[in-house]
Amino acid sequence: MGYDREWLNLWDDPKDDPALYDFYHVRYENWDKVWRKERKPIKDEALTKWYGFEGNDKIKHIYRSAQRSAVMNGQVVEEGYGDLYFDIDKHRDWVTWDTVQGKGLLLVDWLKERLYLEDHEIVPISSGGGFRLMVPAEVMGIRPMVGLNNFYRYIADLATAERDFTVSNDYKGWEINLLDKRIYGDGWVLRLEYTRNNNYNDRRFINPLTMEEFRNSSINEIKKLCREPRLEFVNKLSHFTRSSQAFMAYDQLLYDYLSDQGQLRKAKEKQAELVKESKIRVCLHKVYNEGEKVGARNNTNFVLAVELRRVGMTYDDVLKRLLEWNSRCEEPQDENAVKNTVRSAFKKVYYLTCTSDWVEPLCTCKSSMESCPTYWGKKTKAMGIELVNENKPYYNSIMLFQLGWGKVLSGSEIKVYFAIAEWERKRGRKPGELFVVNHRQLAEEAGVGHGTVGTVLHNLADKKLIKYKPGVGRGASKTASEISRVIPIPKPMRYA
DNA sequence: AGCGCTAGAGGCTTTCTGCC
DNA sequence: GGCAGAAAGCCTCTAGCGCT
Repeated sequence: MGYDREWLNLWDDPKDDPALYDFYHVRYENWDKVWRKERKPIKDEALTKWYGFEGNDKIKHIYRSAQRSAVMNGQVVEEGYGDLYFDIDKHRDWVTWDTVQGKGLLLVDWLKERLYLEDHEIVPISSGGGFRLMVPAEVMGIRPMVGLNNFYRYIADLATAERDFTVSNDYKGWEINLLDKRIYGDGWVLRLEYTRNNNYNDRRFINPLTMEEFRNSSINEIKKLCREPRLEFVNKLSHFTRSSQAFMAYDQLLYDYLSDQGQLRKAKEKQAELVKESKIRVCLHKVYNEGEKVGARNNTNFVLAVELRRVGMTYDDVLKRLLEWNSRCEEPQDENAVKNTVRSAFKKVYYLTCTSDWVEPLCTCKSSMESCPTYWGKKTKAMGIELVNENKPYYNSIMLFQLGWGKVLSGSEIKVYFAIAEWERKRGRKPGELFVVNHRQLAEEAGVGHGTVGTVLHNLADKKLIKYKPGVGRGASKTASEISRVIPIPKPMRYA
């Protein structure tokens, strides 16, 4: 690995060293030789073609600032060099700008805390959608090294382990990490003052923002800023100086990374512990924290042991925690008694629900399904799912015909209607509850063609049997259809 | 970042089938 | 032959992904 502590000190400014200066700016020729596939030479013509630079006097400072690594036969074979980038995605309109901006500021805080950076050393760059945070190579004294991308990914992983960049949407049922790590591939990134975005007919610039602008601007204001080139940044982007504190912090991280004593591993372990603890039921967690004052200690001991095992802790973990817990009790038990209890808790798998004789005496929320987020009982309503009684028909096909729909609906309409009801049941939905499905899925369920489903859904909606919002397959956002049955099933209207 | 390609969304058009 | 319902295939379009 290209890691040599003595070597680090010789680099104050890359421009002082001709060899590094060469590396830093344009080393296209050699680069092309080691390129894995036959790629287009990244020459000025390509830049001209892509970015339309030709004849533009305003653009003079083009840096190839992230020449990260070269890969041959799956092996990283050449040193890479580049700015440290973070990519925060907006993910279409799923996530609001406020959220994206908030996560970005979270990352800014983390960078300031971890790498001792100042606001002006972190450059937000946006084209009006998501944005990137760029820490210039000069600031941290980044050295060319083999596998630099992997190290950058490590830094992003560390940030992810220590801060939460996920956003969830319960309705859609997904959770995504806004901090995109795909950018740490084998690619390269240009540091540009501005460029043209070919996706838009108008000129749209990828502009650096000041941290103040980034903090205080709405998405519309940022889009406005992106309309025009901001030449005042040209000099700024060419002249960053090294920060000694950031240099040392970067050095420390690199040492951790290379010596495999990563802070990442520790952070992940700590996070895993927190996750386990968060699964402990609220009332039992309270008992565990506060210790036992009076009452059946042995019972409590056993319940806690089973609970800690349930959330995924090992025998040693549980024993250690319970011994510690026991010592906090007003009248501690003998250590051997605790060991015996833990051993019996691990003899077989116990299911101690909130309403069981063991847990109920300890339960302070009195097994209230509505109020307790960690309620665990036979009914799963507290988890947002109401069990469907399999014995009771959730839709009554006979009723559909008794109401007279049999004479009104075509064969495929009846098939599709029943498929909707079946879909409800399979997903654990209540009759009439809204769900999302695409035509082809429904067609498979109904045993009809997908084209038919499109027609039939409109018909059923016209007849007020369902509510139907067609999905958008060829619009700005791709979504499936939203369907809900009208319950109770209405009577058919008379058709002239 | 841009470029190029693909998957997959619903709609549209054509073809097939059965009935009168 | 005329008609209607259904199926199949094609069309159009964009987000997402991999590559550069």
